[in-house]
Amino acid sequence: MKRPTIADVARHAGVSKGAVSYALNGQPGVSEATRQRILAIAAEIGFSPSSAARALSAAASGAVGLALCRPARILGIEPFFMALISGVEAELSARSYALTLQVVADPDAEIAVYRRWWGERRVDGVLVCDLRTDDRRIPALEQLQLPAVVIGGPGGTGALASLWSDDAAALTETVEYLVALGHRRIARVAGLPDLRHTEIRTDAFATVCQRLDLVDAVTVWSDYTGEEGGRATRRLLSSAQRPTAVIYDNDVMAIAGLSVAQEMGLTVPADLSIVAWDDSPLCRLVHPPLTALGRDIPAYGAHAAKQLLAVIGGEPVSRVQDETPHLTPRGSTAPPRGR
Amino acid sequence: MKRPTIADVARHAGVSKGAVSYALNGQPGVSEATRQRILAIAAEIGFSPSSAARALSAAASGAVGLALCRPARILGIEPFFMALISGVEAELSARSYALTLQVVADPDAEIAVYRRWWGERRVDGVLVCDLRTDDRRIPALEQLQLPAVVIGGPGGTGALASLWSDDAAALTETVEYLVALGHRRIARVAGLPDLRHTEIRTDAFATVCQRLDLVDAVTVWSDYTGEEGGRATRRLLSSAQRPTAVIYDNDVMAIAGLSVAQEMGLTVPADLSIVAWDDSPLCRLVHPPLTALGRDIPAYGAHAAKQLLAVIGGEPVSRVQDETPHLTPRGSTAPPRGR
DNA sequence: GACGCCTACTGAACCGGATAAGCTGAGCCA
DNA sequence: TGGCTCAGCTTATCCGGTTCAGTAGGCGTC
Repeated sequence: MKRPTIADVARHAGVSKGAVSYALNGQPGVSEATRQRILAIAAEIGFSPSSAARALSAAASGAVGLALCRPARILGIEPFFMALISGVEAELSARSYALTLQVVADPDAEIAVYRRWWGERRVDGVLVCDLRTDDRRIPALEQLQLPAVVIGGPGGTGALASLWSDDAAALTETVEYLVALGHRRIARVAGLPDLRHTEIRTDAFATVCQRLDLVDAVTVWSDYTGEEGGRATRRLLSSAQRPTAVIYDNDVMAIAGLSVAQEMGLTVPADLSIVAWDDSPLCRLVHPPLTALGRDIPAYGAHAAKQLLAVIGGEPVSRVQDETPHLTPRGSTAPPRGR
Repeated sequence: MKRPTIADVARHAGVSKGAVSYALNGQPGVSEATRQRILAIAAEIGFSPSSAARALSAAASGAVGLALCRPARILGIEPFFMALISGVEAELSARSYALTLQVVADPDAEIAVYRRWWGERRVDGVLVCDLRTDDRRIPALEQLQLPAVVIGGPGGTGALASLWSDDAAALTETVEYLVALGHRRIARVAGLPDLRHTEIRTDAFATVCQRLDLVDAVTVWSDYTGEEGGRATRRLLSSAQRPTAVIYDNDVMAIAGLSVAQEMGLTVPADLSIVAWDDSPLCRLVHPPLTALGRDIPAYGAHAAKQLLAVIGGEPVSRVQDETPHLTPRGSTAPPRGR
């Protein structure tokens, strides 16, 4: 089956291909009658303009890039990315943009991908995930002048546009809630320490614990996997001053932690309260269902995509704070035993 | 920062852009010394050929399309797709192909996307997921002559290349294993009924149950979500002839089923054995850990991508059976109580 | 009725590569 | 020394759009 080109449309309509281009793009230069005739013919023969040809002359590819820098075993297990992608996609496809995805091994490989995408003009802009402290990707993108929106922050995003949720506020609210329940020994199983949002949560945790005089507060680091989350929990629960509540930086580690607690003979929430970050259906599947910090992740992705399209469209760079994660209390949190 | 073009490389090297093209593509027509000089200059100024220009003259975009037709809430929760994507991506990026992703609402929208991609020459081929019975996408793709690999089968894939795992064999093995443990009343919580692999599993289940004379075998349909999986389990466990073992078509429903069973006061595995399809780290996180039918999903994706690139490269259409899912017994299966 | 002006188009250049066809000079041989 | 071959390049064309610089023709105007 031969693909129709603009010349085919022009021939059918008995006009030049310039006229067809004007008609299809809503430009002035053709009469309304001719425009309608051309549109009808284009629809009839199933014409879609070649993205390559359009990209070549318009110097815009109509695609947005997303490079994911996490090992496959974590990517698969965390619902976050797929939810984010589906939101990004919804916004992009509504505006006829394509999403180009690439999984990379490390930040340097990611920078190389950005450089290549830029040189190949393959994408008009990129979404940057998993902001790190002193992130080398930021200056690299600034240098390339490739439109970008950093999903993460605030801070550390250089001159790039960014979108973040107020994790500090969410964490503070969570600690205050646990303290209100009567907890004094609160632990936190954090994600990868070099991620900026881990740092923000860690700082907020330290601040609120100091303010509320929680001297036994402790943070341990993990890598978002269930195995590590379980191990971290086992260490915490084996210590002399066992925490009565644990906040996990993702849902998978929280579920693993719940398993470990039950395996060690503890009852959740009587002996141990558990809070998960990134509420997901998983949190509702386990017993007891997990109290979680949730937010609308597809909407987060959609907002990031919308922001990126604005930057690509030449609008000034914006830094936007999105919805703050909100705490949904479920069965995994309660006052500690003996209070 | 200006993007270097082939003309820039040519100017620096003091040759024509034709010579640069020959040098970069390993074509004869330039001396080895000149080729090396051109390669060095291209690397030095950071030249990558414009994908648009290359696509325009070579009539190949260097991209592969993947349209996902599942609601966001299911996409996010099931690790399957992300694992598949990471495998696809590994194979594609090793061969410098890009992956274009689109989330669609229904099969007709998916066909429209294929038609558009084809007209826009945006992708050189597509991977088709979630094969259905009498799948309208198959004749549409055949008509477009768009290279495609169907992930699913066997059968129902028309003249397209396909890749599948022998779900019938895996299901048969699972039922035989449960029967060997002493189970006679086995139920199955199936996925969406119009998916081809659901049909294949359902047929295999009926066949093996008849052969082994399991008169109480029952299949109920669900939609892969935890909510539905839980509801289906509740119905099954409330019936007079309660099953002693349940096979779930995905991990999320199995975990939900486990929760429901425990909530109803049943002990797993003593009162109820549970088997999950699609082994994932989630299965190891719950208590007891779930016996599961696993396979290497990233490898599955990589094989599909490799097969698609072969079809794009003009090799004959192939139908390939991939690794059969294998049963990993864990704590959720045991002989039924009273045996 | 000559002039300007506007509308509705056409023709051609251009984007940045790939590639077929043409050219050139060196080397070889008769 | 002239002719032939061939490696090693250059030149020109093409891919399918967008867009700019014309241009033809109709219309109003003084």
